[in-house]
Amino acid sequence: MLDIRLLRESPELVKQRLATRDAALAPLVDQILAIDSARRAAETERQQLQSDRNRLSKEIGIGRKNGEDTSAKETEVRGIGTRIDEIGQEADAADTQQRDLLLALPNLPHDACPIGTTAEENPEVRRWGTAPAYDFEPKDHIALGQAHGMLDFEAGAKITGSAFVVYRGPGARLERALINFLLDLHTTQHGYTEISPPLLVKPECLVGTGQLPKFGDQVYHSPEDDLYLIPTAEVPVTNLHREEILKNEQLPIHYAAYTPCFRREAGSAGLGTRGLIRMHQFDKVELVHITTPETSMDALETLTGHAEKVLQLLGLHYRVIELCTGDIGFGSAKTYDIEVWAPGQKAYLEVSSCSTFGDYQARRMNLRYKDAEGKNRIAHTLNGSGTALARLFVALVETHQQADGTILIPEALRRHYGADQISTLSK
RNA sequence: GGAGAGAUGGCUGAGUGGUCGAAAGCACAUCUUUGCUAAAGAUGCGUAGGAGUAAUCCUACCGAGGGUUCGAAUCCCUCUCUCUCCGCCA
Repeated sequence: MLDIRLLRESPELVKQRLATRDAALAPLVDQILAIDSARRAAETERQQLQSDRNRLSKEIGIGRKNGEDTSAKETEVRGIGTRIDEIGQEADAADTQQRDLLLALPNLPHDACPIGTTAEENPEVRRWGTAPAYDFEPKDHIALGQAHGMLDFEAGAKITGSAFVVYRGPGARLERALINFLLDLHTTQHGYTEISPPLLVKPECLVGTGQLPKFGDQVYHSPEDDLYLIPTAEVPVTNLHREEILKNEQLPIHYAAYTPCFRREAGSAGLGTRGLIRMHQFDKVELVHITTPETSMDALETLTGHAEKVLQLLGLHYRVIELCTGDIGFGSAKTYDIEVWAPGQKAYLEVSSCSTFGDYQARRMNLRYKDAEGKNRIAHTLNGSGTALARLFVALVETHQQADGTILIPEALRRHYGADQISTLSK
């Protein structure tokens, strides 16, 4: 959520920055400002009436004690009460309307975010390694999954539906090994505190991180309980400190959480994609930072580096791209995507999206900290996948497949997997 | 799921219809004094919103939301959470 004061003080700046996302957003700023001004007028009147009521009520109390007749004043206050109700409804309605509009407004892209309108304009920042060459035709993960009895898409469709998968045997073991590898890496090498959160959250949490109210159709919902299945661990983990005032010395906070993620992918064009690329449920290890405003931009670089380390240790070629203003997510101020090379797909797959949200999420969830002067300030939040599992699985088995059909387990993962390769014997 | 108890400022805790945003203590900050591993005293110390150039003033908030009343931390209703006991269960 943007600061209403920023809109009041610098409406042109806000409009310009929003227009770098989408030209249609700028008019919303004037709409919000009109409501804000009406809201304040109503609020001022309400407060004046409340002040009158408080004063007269006190006089009635004192008058009664002294045995005076207070009925005239009581009638007057009754009239004031009616007007307070009327003007109060007006003020509350304007307040709700203003909040709804502000919640539907995306974050301002950071100055450091490259200007552009579509994904084609996302600049590549760097590459690590090179795409491996094979002296045989590399199989894709679907074929490899079938050969080793690792992935059962039919079973997933049978018990739940399309875009659900059953991992079995070495596949299930590899998935579990990757989860442990990722958590161990981030907690022991990068200093993160491990979190295992609930997978169902209240609507307020999704409002806090920005999925609600705009993207409710992308999240699984249990109406009887008004609870939502999390689309990412970002939601419960960032909301851990919702409506709190953290102490200065508590920052920065670094959390790493493994959770399954659930996404309806309503209207998604890619849902027809074969294999593990786009699923309704997938595993992910998420990294969350809560920082001061002064350190959040540096933290984004650090966070991205932590996610990259995963791919380096697993010997997977990747590239880092920087999302342009027209392509960054709703709440993001600046985002790096990490895309890993998948030889069987002959394509780069997004396995991590690392973003700083500035104070956008923190203001939505009223997450503050006390600075060195003892002043309450809105914190900054960041998160990035460290990394998504299903696509990492794809890149891993496709990259490390051998001519004889076996799959080499990278050195760094062997301790967790318990073997140095997946062969047909490992079924 | 059933029964009971509770929810007040950073913490403890008083307050059952009228200057209560809220006593007192602790903690914290600044200052003063005596002095030495501390003690005493003074002052200050919640959040949000609104008006004003500003000093400052006003409003709201005692778990949340409604209601009664001229007036609610206080009375009534609903909900949430915590604790205890019972049931059920991994």
